Amino acid sequence: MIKALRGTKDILPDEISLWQRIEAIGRDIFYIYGYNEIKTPIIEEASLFTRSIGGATDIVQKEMYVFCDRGGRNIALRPEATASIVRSYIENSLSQSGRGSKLFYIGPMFRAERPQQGRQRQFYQIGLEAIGSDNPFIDAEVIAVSVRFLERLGIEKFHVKLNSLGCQKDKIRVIEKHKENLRPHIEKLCETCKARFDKNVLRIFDCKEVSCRAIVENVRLEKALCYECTSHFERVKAGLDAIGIKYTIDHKIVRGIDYYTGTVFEITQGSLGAKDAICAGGRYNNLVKELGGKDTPAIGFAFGMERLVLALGDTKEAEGAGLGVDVVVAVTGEQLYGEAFKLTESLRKAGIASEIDYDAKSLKAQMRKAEKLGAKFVIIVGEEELKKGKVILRDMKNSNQEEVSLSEIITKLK
RNA sequence: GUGGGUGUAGCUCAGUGGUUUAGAGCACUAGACUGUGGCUCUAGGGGCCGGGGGUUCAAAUCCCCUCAUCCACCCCA
Repeated sequence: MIKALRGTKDILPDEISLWQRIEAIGRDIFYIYGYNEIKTPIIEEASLFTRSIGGATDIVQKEMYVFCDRGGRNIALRPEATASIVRSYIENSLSQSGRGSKLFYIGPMFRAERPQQGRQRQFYQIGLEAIGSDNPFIDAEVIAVSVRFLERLGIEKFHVKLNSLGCQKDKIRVIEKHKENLRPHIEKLCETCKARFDKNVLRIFDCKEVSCRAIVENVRLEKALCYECTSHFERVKAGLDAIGIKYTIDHKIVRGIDYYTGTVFEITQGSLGAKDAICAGGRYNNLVKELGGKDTPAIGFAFGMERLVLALGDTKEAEGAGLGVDVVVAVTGEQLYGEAFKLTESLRKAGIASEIDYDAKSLKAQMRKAEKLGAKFVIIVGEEELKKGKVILRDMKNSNQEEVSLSEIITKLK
């Protein structure tokens, strides 16, 4: 038997309404904040991601799906959306379109990680990008959208963590400084931290090993960022304070993607175990330029859909799976299906969601089916009533039923 | 990629070497109710016991491999 590939899964009809609700609320709130939807291809030239995310990162080195297509091109399944959107922004000159610089997306991403709950190989992200401004209020706005989104979804107990990595110069200087400070202690670090020393020093500060933590305590930097970055960050915080968004400063928030600069943030949600980040984002002021565009600042975030679904299933019971039908048409005999079929079609043409079970044997079975489908009404097509040009209309809520003539049935239902 | 747990009916699980046809609850189908749902009772269908190999007279049960999944790492949304 052929099964779904490792780390991929079907989203079945029972669950899909929850997904649709999340997407609908997302679209709604993003439009309110002035963002427009964009869909970019799932496949891109692989170098787009090695250049943006960073060739040394795990995402590119270990997790990206790369293959050669028939034309010998080096293709990657997108591991995230930001690079694609920036590529599209440059390629389509969206900076010139007037409204093209605030964009959101919903779609599948691919990373060949080891799967666990809330982490698939094909997973879905919903996120947005605000390209073109370095104003701290945009940072605050972007964070506000993500918070309002969660509020509208009814997800509670989430937590916004905020940090600033500083501009490119700061970033490089901070990293060099840390390396310098840590180099004498490198032998005492744990194995993963030794690897982190070259790959991502900042993460050493997040290590859970006691020995590493002890070393790290003494080498923390004060006033690591330049004046501009410090004051930008202060104004982001002031912006958030002004609109009542709660957050905590967390210097351990270090993104694993190279393009981030300045403001970075993460939203965690308690009930998700170790994978508790449902949203992450930040500034990437150098990316547009690095990908061949004009020097353009930008900021964005992405939510993990699966994690939203998990968080939502936790707070609320996944309310009313499926939509249910308005009407089930039932017959009392095989020979009446012709009439019933016609009636069902006219109901559907009138916009009334209707179902008819062509294979059911007994009326009882058809009633049970109607119950299961959550039908509000059942129309029983019976021989005797039909002779009078009538059918039985049964209200499933209060069990009342009456004879209604065929010509009136639609207006009666509306 | 590393370490550990788990895989038995659609779902949740019991069964840890030996009654002939592997069980329960829920779900499903039907009957009681011959033209009427929900409740109750009764019956029925549905299992390559994740897959492959091995040990044994005998394997769901023991061993090896493999696949999937979950947890913790790594990393990340």
